[in-house]
Amino acid sequence: MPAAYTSHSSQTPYLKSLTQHPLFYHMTEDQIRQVYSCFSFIHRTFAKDDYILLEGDPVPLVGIIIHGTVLMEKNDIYGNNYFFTELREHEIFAEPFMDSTIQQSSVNYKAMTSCSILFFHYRDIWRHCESNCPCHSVFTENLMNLLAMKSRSLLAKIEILSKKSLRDRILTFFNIVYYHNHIVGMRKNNPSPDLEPNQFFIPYNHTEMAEYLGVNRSALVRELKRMKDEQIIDYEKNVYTLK
Amino acid sequence: MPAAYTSHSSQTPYLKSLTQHPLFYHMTEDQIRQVYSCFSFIHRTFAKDDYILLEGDPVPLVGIIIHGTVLMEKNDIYGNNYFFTELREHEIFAEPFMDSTIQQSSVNYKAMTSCSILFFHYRDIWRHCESNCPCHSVFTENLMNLLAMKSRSLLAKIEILSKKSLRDRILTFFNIVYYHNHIVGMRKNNPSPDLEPNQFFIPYNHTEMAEYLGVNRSALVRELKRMKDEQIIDYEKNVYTLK
DNA sequence: TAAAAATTGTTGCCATAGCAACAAATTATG
DNA sequence: CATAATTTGTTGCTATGGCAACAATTTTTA
Repeated sequence: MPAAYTSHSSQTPYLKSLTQHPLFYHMTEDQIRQVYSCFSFIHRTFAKDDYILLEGDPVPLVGIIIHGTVLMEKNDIYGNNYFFTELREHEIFAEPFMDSTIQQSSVNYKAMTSCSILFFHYRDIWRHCESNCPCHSVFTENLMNLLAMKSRSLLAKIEILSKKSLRDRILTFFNIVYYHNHIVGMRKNNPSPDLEPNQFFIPYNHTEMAEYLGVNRSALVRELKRMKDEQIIDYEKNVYTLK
Repeated sequence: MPAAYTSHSSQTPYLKSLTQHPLFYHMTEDQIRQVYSCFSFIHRTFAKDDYILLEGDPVPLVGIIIHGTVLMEKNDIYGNNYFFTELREHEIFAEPFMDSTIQQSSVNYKAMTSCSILFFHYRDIWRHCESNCPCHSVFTENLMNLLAMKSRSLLAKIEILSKKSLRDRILTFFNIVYYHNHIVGMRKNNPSPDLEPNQFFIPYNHTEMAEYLGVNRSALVRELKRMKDEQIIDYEKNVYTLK
């Protein structure tokens, strides 16, 4: 880990915004401060296109995205760059390597936008803190929830990529986003604003969407248009309508 | 959860085989017995083709495969059955739903072979056991390692499915299996027997492999033959050779 | 050990979707 | 606001790989 990864354990930067982060649900600012001291959190910011972690790097740390978007990619043997997936605000990353028997990352993590990342040593999860703080277990529970969330998002991606036809991929993707927007949004008392019940918002442009779906961009546009012509869907900007 | 899911907390069936399971690494039989009492483990067996968990079922439990193979699948809106992935011995499953805010499974889990599964309530992870047993944290650490492992295997699948050409999928798959057989195998002091360094064993037949790679079986066979003709690979039964 | 079942090998057909190339439109930037 | 940069829309070409159908082989089972 580069020397630049200096610890900020005594400070609590971005404390306000952290209270909103799922890793710190059910915790007061005081408790977050306390957990900060148990875990020697490392807070770092990255500029767009910085590499956060490279393939082959040892990974003693888990990262949590406080702000920004991280790209997960891999270079194959021929030097081609393979896009894996994007990681967005609140997501955990580098968690596949959170295993004592695995020593290094098999992928690159790269800042797609400027990013603010919170790291901590996963070893600390198992270290009983001296203060035996009660919030430790709340924190660990939140962490597990983040892992479960991550597992679901990987699963969603697999579901999409398993579809053979482009149209099926698109529809599967739409259903997942639709579900996420409505069901999860409702549950959190946070319905998407200004949208009809059959509409949903997609935070990607066509180029990004093609990349996420693992298909050719122009083929995607062609198929979307076809589906619009067939009156299966409609869309304008980032708002899509299922009919 | 069906009434048939009765608890065996006082018994410890399959205790011997459990000591070999990654969930119980670094634990003596006595300690495993103790953890059994903290976690109210539920041990069940399933016949081939039994459904273990259905889409929409509430999921208060996490499953660990002690023996057998579990299929993860999903029915889409048109009633088609979509193969997701296989889960093999030692793997954890239903972990995407190990989240207090998510109440139900989005997939089916089905026994591909006869299976022996260990369930426990993930809520118990956070419950401090009365005996405050020291092995609780060892267990939780093992559990996290299992989750990390699962995350890696989902990632591997995504890497494969992200490849556009059939040949790339095959080669990516081979590289992953190769790495797993050799590097991981070596690390565990368990090199595959009777194999040259450039050989590896694939635990799938062509039909299963096609399913795993998400491609058409005959197209897979055709491409494998092509690669054999081009002397890129060779194979006989389940042993493949990279040249 | 014979019959049934499953898997493998093979091939022709052809739809899908990748790719390239470019114009139009939109968005960013000095 | 003008120019550059990015994203979108569009289209022709064509390789890839899905699908179906069937024979050959292997494995299972009775």
